[in-house]
Amino acid sequence: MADIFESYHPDASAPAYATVVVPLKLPKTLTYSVPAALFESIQIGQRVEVQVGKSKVYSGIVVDMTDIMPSNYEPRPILSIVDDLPILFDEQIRFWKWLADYYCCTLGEIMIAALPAHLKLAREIQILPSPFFNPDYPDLSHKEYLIAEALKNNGEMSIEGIQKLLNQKSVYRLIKKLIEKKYIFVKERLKERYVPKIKKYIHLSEHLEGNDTELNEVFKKLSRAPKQEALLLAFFQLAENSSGVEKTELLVKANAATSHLNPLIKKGILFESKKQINRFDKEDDIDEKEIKLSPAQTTAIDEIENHFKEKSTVLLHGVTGSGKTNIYIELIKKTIVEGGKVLYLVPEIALTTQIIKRLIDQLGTDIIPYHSRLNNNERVDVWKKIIDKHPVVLGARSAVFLPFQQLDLIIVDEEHDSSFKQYDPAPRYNARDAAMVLANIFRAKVLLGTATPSLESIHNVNNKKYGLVELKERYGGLQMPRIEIIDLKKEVQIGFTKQISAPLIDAIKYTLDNNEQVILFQNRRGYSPIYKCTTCENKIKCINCDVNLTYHKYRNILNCHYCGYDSELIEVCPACGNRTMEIKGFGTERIEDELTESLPEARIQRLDLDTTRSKYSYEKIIHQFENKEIDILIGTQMVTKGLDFEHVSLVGILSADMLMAYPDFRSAERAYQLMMQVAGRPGRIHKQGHVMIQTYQPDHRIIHHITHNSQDEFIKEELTQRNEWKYPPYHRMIKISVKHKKTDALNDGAKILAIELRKQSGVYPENKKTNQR
DNA sequence: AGCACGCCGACT
DNA sequence: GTCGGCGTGCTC
Repeated sequence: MADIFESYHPDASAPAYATVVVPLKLPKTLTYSVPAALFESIQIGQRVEVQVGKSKVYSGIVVDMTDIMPSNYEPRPILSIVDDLPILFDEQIRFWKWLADYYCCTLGEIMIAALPAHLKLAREIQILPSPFFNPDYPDLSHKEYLIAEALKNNGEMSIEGIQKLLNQKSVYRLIKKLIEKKYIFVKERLKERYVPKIKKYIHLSEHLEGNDTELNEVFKKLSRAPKQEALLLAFFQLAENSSGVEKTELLVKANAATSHLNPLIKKGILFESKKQINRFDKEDDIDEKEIKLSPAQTTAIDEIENHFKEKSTVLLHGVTGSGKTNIYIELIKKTIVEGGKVLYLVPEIALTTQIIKRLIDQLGTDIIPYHSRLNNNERVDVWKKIIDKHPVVLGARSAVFLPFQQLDLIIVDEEHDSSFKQYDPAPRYNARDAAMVLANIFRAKVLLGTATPSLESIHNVNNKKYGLVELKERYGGLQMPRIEIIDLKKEVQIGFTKQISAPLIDAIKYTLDNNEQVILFQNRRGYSPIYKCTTCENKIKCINCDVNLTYHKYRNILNCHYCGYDSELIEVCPACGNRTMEIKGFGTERIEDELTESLPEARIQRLDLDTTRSKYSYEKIIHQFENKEIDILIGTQMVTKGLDFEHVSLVGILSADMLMAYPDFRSAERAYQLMMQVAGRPGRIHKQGHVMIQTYQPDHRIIHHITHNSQDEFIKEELTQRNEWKYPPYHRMIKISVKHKKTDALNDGAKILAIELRKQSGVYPENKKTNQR
């Protein structure tokens, strides 16, 4: 990095300019001049403090340097350099540029997504006394006087300081008044929000070190303070070397409080030191677990390594329960033994503490986790760990942004999973695809693992871009589950009116009688997804989204699952005025109700977004289910993600039709993947599991392929259709959203855009796709 | 994201 | 006649 920089400065007196990215959605980067004082130290990848616009100061990132002065404006100077060392490297900047280009967004938007919030410094207002300010002014209120006095003493103050001074939260009005009176003015300053974790250590005073006679004196004096004496004794028991004893550990050991420790410090017997630590420094012991690889797994590893000799990407297609994780662990071990670095990507939901702990034990090395549940300080600590070249990261999609300097292997588990794709805020990236680009930048190898490969990956295997390794048998000789289809048309003929058919209820009862567990899958949360008027068929929709509102019985509200909007229950139809509103359709909440009615003794729990809102609730439910404190788990997609439950022998898919009828070109692929993933849950330990699928379309081709275990044929069929319809992976799609407040202007604009696009792109006009939002 | 510039309704 | 509403455009 230093060398590259030198080349920009053959002569230290030459003007230097830096291209800086700021966390704003700007169409282009901004160029600032580098003050002579910063010439020596400024580096690409560093954070710098810059002014943007009239009064805003941001921390931006230097992404480029040049000697060429901009011709049409006078650049502003960089105010300061925030960190001594870069927080990201050339590879990340190349990666950012690729993402911005490919996903049609700005570098600023990438920066917003990539950096932990605490590396994007907050702006803090500083209050300064104005030159005209005289605290003796007679027209000051009491509070104003307090502020004036404090300013006289401190020179400047933060808002927080003033809040503390007055012991009240609302100080803005006061400040505004003082500004109006021209007694004070405000200045912006960047504030570091990252709080490093500090550990306190207790040491023995130097003059007592090895001085037994004086120590005896000390103990004698302490005989009347038994708590303090016990504390000092505990200290000597814990202190094996001179590096000190951790304060909390000492207090726990001596069963004492800080109030007992402080006198010892005051007397000069002990002293305290502080050390900044990383929240992810290894503390727990690793209970290393040996993994026994099956012959099939050993062969698969050989095959993967062989492919890697000529191909950079390998697709590992292994049936559920074939033990893909063992293969990943073996490959990670091999990589880090040689000093390699590994990025292991998994869908967000799979990152529970239990899974991370299990992986650490199996790998025998510490793994750093990176996911959305970390708080901002923890994220910065991970960032620092990676800058310090920690060998293994286990992360959700945003982990691709970490500041790697070297990468040798990237593993993408559940490669097909749609949660690798970010939809809403830009950048709308797919972490699996982005990982490929990242691997290319680092010349790393990529292993994509899945039981149900995405059509994109299969396509890349077919055209020889990826190597393919298959695992067709389950680990430990497990049998594939028995799949049974329940024809709901027939059930209706014999009087079925509910959501759970008689055969399924019987199977559940049988399973519970055998002291085994059940998972029911219904891909919709809430009580019922439609709330409509029976007189005029009017459905209640979200005021923002044009999406049907879902009725939530527990909260007794209507909720939009798209934007989160809540509405009170409407009893009179807003369209026709009749009191004939009615719920229609089934979500997990309603299934739970129905099941409680049929099986009152069963312990039932829901696992969906609504029951897992709080921080550890997901892990809690999973834990209870593992401990057999729950008999039946009703869940949405959440139950499909790589959870292994020993005692689950029955899985019910309540409505295959709901999955298959989704209006999206990928719906068949998704439905197939989802059902296969759910079907892979049971029968993990002793015997063959049982999967029951309820559907009104037992002859549907997806159902056919699932029951006949004909994944290859299904993929072939899907690919043929995709090709015919000019869909991915054969063609690429871009979604263009047109927005306007006025419907007419929106329609007109969209029409003009469509005509222009057809003209210029030559995309055939009969394939009309409109997206309005 | 902010903030300034700029053009149309309810007030002194 | 002005204060202020938020629509539009710019930020080195």
